[in-house]
Amino acid sequence: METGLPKFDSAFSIDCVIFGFEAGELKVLLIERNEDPFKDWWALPGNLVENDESIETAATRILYELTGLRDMHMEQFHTFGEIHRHPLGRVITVAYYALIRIIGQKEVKPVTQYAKKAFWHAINDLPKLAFDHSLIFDTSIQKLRRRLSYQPIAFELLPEKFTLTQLQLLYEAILSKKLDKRNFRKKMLSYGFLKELDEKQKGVSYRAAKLYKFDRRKYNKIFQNDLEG
Amino acid sequence: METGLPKFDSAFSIDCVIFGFEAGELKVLLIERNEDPFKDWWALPGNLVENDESIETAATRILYELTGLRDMHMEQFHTFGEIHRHPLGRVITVAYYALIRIIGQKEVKPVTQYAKKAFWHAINDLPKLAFDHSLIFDTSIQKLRRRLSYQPIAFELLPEKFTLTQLQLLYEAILSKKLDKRNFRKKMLSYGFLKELDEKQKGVSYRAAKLYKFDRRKYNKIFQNDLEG
DNA sequence: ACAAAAGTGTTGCACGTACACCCATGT
DNA sequence: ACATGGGTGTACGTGCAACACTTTTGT
Repeated sequence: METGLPKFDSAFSIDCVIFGFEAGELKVLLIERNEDPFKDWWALPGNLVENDESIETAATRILYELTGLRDMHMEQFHTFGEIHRHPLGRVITVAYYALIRIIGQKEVKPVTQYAKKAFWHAINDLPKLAFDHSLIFDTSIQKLRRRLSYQPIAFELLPEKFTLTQLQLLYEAILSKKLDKRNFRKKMLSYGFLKELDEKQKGVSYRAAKLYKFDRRKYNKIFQNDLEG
Repeated sequence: METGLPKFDSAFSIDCVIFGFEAGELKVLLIERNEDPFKDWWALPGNLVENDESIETAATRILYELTGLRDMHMEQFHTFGEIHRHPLGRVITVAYYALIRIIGQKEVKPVTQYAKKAFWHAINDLPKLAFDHSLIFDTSIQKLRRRLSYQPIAFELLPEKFTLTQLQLLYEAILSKKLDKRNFRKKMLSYGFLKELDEKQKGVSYRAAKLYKFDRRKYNKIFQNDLEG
């Protein structure tokens, strides 16, 4: 392809912050790198963008290569372009976050060589990550918190059927603060997009809780004006 | 510079949505292009990123080249990476917005060749712009509106001393809806970061309004917890 | 005197917040 | 029976929305 444009001597990548929720904890998917630089370090999954794919497509592809999942809610949140953020040369990276259901997906295996393995790590005691990935992660969690306050993104992290307590624990994990049980329930139910099921939790040694599911149709009906920003 | 990284066959640019406020209208700075593609079309000011500058630096430089202004509030808001967004080849662009005081700056002259001229255009009847710049602009205005609701960015667009009516007109222009005068004043004053001056408007043929200024010190004191997201 | 915009309060409603006890179930 | 989390209501304060008239000033 002859472009007529000046060549830009750099590479261009996508990094993904993939959130999951398990055992009452918010987790993020990390890989162990198999290549220099930062060989053996932990890092966010990411990869270079190909010439024949848009950045959205690249983000989707990279997520797929690492998790086998498609059609996730992915959201671009920031582009990092410091000159020396990559020790080998200029690499500008667009960061995305995604929310996925860990349930039934606990074994996450990279299909690419650049990672030895992929694994979930609780967000509360993350080690230092390769490159500027700690900064990228910190930025992502701030965006996630802000978005949680005006978009029903939490449901992407839960199993399809969930209890209100599970939902509350998830909110608490994301916001890292305790919420009041009665107020939380009142508010969630008042939105009108939770569908109460004729079903209860199973296998617990105490009173079983009702299960709910998120009703996207109702949500869209209620908030049809509330466009993306 | 030998990077050891695969070469990415593309260019990388910054586009700026520069907002100003004049005569009760919100305006955006456009250029008339002097080069193909889209020669003679109107476009957002933008330019390629150099290899030895970060994207923040590039954004600041490009704004300077077009307006002579420095130290503006610039905010990255989205990266556009569709394959065919540039007809001559792959160009990924990071979009920023900036807010500036038009007052005393009405003559904006590009110092680069790629634009014939730069000029302010009211946002309400924008023509079709080059590339995907109409999309970039639409995205920027949505981000601007959202940000206005939790950050005091409006003051960047006004002269240092302003009346409450001017402030209200600006909010109305950004949100494109009418606001109630009494409620607006009550709310603004209740924040406590507006400093009332011992000075009044001059040169008007009606009752002169009090002048105020934005007190950033007070703002920081009041909202020290409200960190950037 | 008139035109034009400045300036000013109250009320009702919706929403967030604080707060404690009984209930159902499994062991 | 007991341990464990499930489930529920009220009262208060804050903030937002609706609403119209008098005051000041320049011409």
